[in-house]
Amino acid sequence: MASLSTTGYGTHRSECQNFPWVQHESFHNLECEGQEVVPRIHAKMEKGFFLSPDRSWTCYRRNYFSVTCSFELTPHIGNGRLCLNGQRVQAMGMKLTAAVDGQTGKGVELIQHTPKRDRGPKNAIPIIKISPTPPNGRPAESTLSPHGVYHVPMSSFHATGVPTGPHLPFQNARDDSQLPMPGQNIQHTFERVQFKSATANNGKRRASQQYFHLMVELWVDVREDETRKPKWVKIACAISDKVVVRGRSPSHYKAENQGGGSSSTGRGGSTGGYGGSSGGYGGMSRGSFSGAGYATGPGNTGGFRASQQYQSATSPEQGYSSSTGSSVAEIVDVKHPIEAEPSHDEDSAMQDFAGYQYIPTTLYDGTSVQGKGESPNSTAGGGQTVDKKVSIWDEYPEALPGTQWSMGNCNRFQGVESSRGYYPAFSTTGF
DNA sequence: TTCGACACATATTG
DNA sequence: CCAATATGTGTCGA
Repeated sequence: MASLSTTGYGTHRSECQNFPWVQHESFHNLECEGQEVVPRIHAKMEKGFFLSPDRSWTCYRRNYFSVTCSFELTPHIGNGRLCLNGQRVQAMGMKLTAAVDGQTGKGVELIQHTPKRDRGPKNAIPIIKISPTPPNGRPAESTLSPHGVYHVPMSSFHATGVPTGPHLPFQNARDDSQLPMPGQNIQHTFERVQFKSATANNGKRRASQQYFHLMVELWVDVREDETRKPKWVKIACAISDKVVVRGRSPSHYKAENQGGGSSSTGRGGSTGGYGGSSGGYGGMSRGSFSGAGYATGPGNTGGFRASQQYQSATSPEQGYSSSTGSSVAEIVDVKHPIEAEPSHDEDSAMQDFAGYQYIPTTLYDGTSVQGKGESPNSTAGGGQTVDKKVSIWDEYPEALPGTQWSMGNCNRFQGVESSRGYYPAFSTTGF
């Protein structure tokens, strides 16, 4: 009876981190001493997104989401000079952007808030200088293999100690009023990001649902040596799966799906958690065995009340504690993505049934199903969208044909996608 | 109907 | 335990 539907603000990282980044496109290849160098982008959704009942990645326009990104060059460049069409690469950086799905490919504005939120300025996302991930570095992600196996990288190099990498003259220059980030960053987390607007027709109408796509772009600065101003050129970008950006209160949506109107707290109410879905990878971790609620760990057994505590008694977990400041690329995060988290997230229960039907009563039962609610044709929305791949469930989306749409910036070849994450593989998708 | 801004509530952190 | 900060979300008004 909706007794304690807990607040569980969804957004557990475990969920978002499975956010699929299908598609990696390169516009230009770099070269070093005549040798071709292919960049590979890594991106990881840190928080903010969740999988809606119909298996569409969703987020609320009003909530923050974070994306960590990094990139590596293949082959790795020791200390050589990189060139882009003959122009010397002075620095490299990344930026997060978004575009509307569809043939139009209109750009969508993303904004970043300061922890002050309204009181502070809302800025567009700038290009943040980031250095390529060294061979033994730790990319933003690539820790989780498609099978849930967890690679333990030898994270033993000095984060700040400039690792071997290409020689980028202006990589440390603060031209763009960039954050005073000292030293080089191997990755950066764009935090407190929000979509400036929501997708049209958020499932509230029969009209087709509009989708957005997040894009992590890799840019290189090819300015003239004397120039003070950087001249950025986008050379590649990683595109995410389509996403729905809801613009209204979570509770508004929740009510429809679970009817669990649990006004736990007097006002804010934060109705049930929308953190459904345990996340891809076959949820081999928590859901598997009991799902219901007792996961290993916290004494919270059975108690869903756990709101959103991350407990994580399992491992050092995500070491990054962003918090203040824009937490400029915390290169030191030693996270153990392993899902061992005791997170008995409310997910196991609700998410599943959510994917299928809602069991007004004991939602705890549905858990056993945990794992996948295939039925590919999930009619994710209006269907007008050009693609209909929805099987991101059991498998890993890495090999998905990828969505199809042509966006203004990145377009064309989209299939290019073979190995996307896991650094040991340098297969650059032929580009 | 959607979006911005304000206000209030809860979570987290120190 | 409390205060300050950070973030989620209800709501109203444009």
